[in-house]
Amino acid sequence: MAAIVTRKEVAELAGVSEATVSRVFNDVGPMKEQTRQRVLQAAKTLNYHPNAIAQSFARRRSGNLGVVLPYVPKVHIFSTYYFSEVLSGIGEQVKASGYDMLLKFRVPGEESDYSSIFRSQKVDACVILGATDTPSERAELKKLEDGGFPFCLINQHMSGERFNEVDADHEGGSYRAVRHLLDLGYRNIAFLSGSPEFSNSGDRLRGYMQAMREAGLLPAEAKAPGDLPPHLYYEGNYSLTSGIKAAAAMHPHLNRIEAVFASNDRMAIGLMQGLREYGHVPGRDYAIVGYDDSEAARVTDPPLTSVAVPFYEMGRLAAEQVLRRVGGGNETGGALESFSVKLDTRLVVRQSCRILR
Amino acid sequence: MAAIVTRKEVAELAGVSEATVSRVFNDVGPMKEQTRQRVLQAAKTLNYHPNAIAQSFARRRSGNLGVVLPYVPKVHIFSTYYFSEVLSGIGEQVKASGYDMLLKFRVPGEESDYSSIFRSQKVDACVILGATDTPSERAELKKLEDGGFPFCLINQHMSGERFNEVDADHEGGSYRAVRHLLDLGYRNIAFLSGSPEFSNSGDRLRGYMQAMREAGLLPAEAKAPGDLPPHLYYEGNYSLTSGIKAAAAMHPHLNRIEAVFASNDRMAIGLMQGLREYGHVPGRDYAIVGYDDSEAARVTDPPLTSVAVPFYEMGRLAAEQVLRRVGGGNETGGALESFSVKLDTRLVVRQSCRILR
DNA sequence: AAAAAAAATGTACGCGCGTTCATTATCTCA
DNA sequence: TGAGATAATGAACGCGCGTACATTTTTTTT
Repeated sequence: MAAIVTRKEVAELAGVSEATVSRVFNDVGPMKEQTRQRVLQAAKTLNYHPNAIAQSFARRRSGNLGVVLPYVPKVHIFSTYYFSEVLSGIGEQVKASGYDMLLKFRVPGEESDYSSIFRSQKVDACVILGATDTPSERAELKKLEDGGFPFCLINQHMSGERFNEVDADHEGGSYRAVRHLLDLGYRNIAFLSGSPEFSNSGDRLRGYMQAMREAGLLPAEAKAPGDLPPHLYYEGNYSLTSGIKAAAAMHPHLNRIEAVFASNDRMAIGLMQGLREYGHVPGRDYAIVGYDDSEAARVTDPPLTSVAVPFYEMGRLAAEQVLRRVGGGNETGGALESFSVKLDTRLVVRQSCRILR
Repeated sequence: MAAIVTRKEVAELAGVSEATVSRVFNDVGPMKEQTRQRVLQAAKTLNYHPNAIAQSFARRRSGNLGVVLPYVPKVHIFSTYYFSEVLSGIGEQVKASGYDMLLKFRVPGEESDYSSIFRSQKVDACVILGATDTPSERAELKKLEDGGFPFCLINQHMSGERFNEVDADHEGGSYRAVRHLLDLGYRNIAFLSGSPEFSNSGDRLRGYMQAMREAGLLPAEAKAPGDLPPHLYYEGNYSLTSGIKAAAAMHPHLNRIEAVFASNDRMAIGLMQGLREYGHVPGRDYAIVGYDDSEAARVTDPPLTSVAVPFYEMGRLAAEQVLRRVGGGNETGGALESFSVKLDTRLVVRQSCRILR
């Protein structure tokens, strides 16, 4: 193991005090150019690199942005379009801001003890993915907020709180998707929901129901899944497998279903695969619209109409905003307001909902 | 900002010394159960959490595994199958080992100064993705090795060095892919290569050429791309776009090409898209085999025959091995040998190379 | 040329924790 | 019951750095 070179040795070699070495590396205070060069030269000779841990310790700042990832059973989390895009966006911003990105994987059984993440001081701020709206999570997040720790939720709205949030207009996106199907003349449109503990699942449901109500296909007071005809409502958990399972449940009713709106592409693809097993071909026997506009949507057969969500930009924006709040406020002294943005979604039409009869 | 609770306050409340608090939290030394409880109670009351940065500082160990990511222009890096799977594997192991994962994004212009990553002490070990075999990178890696820092390359072999490496048998995988095409009766088989600066690109080329030589379709002394008929060799950079570009170059020669072996699925898909524009339909006008067996391979039309690579396991294994080397050796005192593993690949046959004529 | 101001550098301390060594309390066995 | 052994705890230091404050050197002003 190479011995650790400290500023003390650099100081000795350069014939200055340790403080001066520190000043050179932090670029603080007035400094004679000649001594600066001497110090830099000595540092180079000794191959000195400031110890980042010690710096963090002294500065009381780690230079890390934490990213909290949910536990997703049996799935390679980075391989899901949603997470990979969000993380790419965060990564981009983190790089631009000179931070590092520290990933925290949530462990299945464990309570999500967010505040310990901060108290441990390993991160200066954090972005939380896959938060769920449960009382215990809310309580944890409140603690974070009370502590003044900068954090931001992505794709999850906690109504009644003023947490920093970056979300997308899933309700509008879903509405437009279903409207598209309606405009094509379909009437019996089924909805394949994702896991209900995410607020954005509810958003999609609301968009779907609004479109259906407006078309006179649902009573005006229909609000909850229970208000839907059972053969039009299915529930999965955003996984491919759950889409396949939904196919088994849906297949007996397919004579009464013309089109399906699935809450993400993955489930849509699983559903298509599953229904194919029963001889139902998408784009011929039924129309289908997915959600996320993942890359897979471009290559399925038929190509999948889907709702594009700016996940990358959401990640980038969340990181940017939360890093700006590090240190408890902006440079002019005031603390920053909490922010909550909702980015637009966009329907991308492909062939999976063409009328072919 | 919530005031930071230190062990001092816990010690006072519990009526013990700071050292005792420390012992309780590190579970060292004999300890009267009663005092342990008093301390834990006091810690709970004050909501004390040890400061991870200070711990790292004192222990001279960060508890982080570094992951160095290459700069990939214009691509969302987490959204590529290869990286996302490897990262998932690393993430899994990191979680199991009680470490955190610190991502380091390489910056385009900057020299890859690996050793500074270690000297800065932010990570105890690291896994390097997308290393290239250039003199400067080799030199940097040598420095790491000389320093005794545990690191591991994934999917990149540096011949002549004894770096820790986790690789896959790309040569064998490519050989089998091309053999499959040969067995189906194809003779004019083109090769779409990836970026040559990665050793695994060369591996694929070798596998392809060996199969072709064995079939008597290339002279025995053919070794380099230059030894191939130009209409059979194309070069991309593993991106979708480069596959589309390759289609433009390949299209004029397609009357002399029966099948294509592409170095990854992404390029294969791009190629299929591109060739379709010219009216050439995969599985009808030409056969095609991809590489990686990404999820996209299952959903293309036709489904893409591809070579499965255990990326997830590679990531997991690399992390496991490198973390075992933290601290310069194993528990029994001896330093661990450097390791170099090569995992098997597997051909997954789908419909893209069926003979349909 | 002396006084005042500004620039440049040094001294010294603390950040929170792990850990060694010294000290005190408790137990064991005769 | 007392000596030795062992368990339990405390005191003190250093990890490498940032930085407030003190000191010295240089420049500017009168």
